[in-house]
Amino acid sequence: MSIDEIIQKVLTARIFKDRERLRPDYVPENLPHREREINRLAEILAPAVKGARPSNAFIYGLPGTGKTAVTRYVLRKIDSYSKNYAPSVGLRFAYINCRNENTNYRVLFTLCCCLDEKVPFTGLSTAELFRRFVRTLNTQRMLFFVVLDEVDFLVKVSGDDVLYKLTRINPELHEARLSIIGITNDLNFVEYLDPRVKSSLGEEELVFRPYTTEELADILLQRARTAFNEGVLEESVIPLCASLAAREHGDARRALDLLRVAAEIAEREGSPRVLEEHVRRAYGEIEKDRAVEIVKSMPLHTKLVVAAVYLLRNKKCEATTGEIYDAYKSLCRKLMMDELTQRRISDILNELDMLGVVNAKVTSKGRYGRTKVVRLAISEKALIDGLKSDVRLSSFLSCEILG
DNA sequence: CATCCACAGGAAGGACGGGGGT
DNA sequence: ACCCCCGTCCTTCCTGTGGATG
Repeated sequence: MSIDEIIQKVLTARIFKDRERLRPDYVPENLPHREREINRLAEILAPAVKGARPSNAFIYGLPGTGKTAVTRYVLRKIDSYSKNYAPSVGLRFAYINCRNENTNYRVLFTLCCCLDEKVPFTGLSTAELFRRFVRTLNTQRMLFFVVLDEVDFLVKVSGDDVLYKLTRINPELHEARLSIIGITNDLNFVEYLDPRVKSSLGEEELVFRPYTTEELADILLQRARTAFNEGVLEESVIPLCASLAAREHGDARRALDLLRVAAEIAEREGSPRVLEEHVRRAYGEIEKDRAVEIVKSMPLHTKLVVAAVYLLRNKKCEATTGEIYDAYKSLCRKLMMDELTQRRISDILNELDMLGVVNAKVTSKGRYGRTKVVRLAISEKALIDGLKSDVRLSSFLSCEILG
């Protein structure tokens, strides 16, 4: 295909009207089927429009149930109202995704950045950083909303230290007030928390139910109206996206991704309409891309562990920690590398489990010990593609895996 | 019923690279 | 220049344990 043809194809593409409407971070004008949650959160946060500090709130819900979207949506409203009703109180917002900012230091660093306070991104003690944060807060009259998305990551990695301090910060402040909105999709999260943090963070609690298939279809339909041109979707496309996403606990983000990628595939092929077949291919593509990216970004030894799991798959599709460690060690020897300890490999397997690359389950085999039983959870093709990009593994890949 | 396997996973700490304050 | 704190990644040493087996 020539470049002229490619460009011609884009120019004549008639599928998308407004692609942006399907982006995962797009917050639409209305969020269907989350009215109850919106109202609940609005009730909690409403005091802010008059400059009073709202209670801290805690939001639970599985991925893609609209937690983040609802929070952003309500805060946006609050912000616009407060400008009229309490202009003297500055509302500030910090949105922190704790999957990325998963240490106490990084969280405080980000908070300081939101207040335009210049702090070094490493070097200070967290206590000093906290002191500066408080000092900055005290320079102005403001209401500071701190949204901690996926806050379970922060606590799992770094403990609830900062969380504790943040929940107790208000008495130290003069004219500023701070409200925390914690978001998590781990329903057992509270168990890791210090009871004191639990009680002050969970002053208000909201639980977001997963969307049903019908609700997902409805959401997709509303987005599709503005995102696509009329009549480009085969009738069964939206129900299929909805039911595929519903299979994974009613995840709206997945459903939207599915629809967008399906449409992109259709467009790429020059198909005038998005067909059911495109959705099915999109489903495979999304899964695979995600897996490839994860594998690519792993450190070398983690890659070797995955490779070891892969090599053991032929015997039976499961392997124990000990078997994996032996296979890993022989890989290291072939590559003339130092091997890590079994203790470390055990942790790496848990990390891989968290990433969804493998499933690991501790199982007791009675007299024959207690071990993790591990199986690969991504496609072999994705794994190979992910490993292939690492030059250090190319020799091993060519002889061990590709034959 | 006690035993005992093959690990799980906690605790402590060390090496290292990044970056302070003074 | 000096000593500091931090996070990351890893090791060493350790105690704990579910359940088939004898």
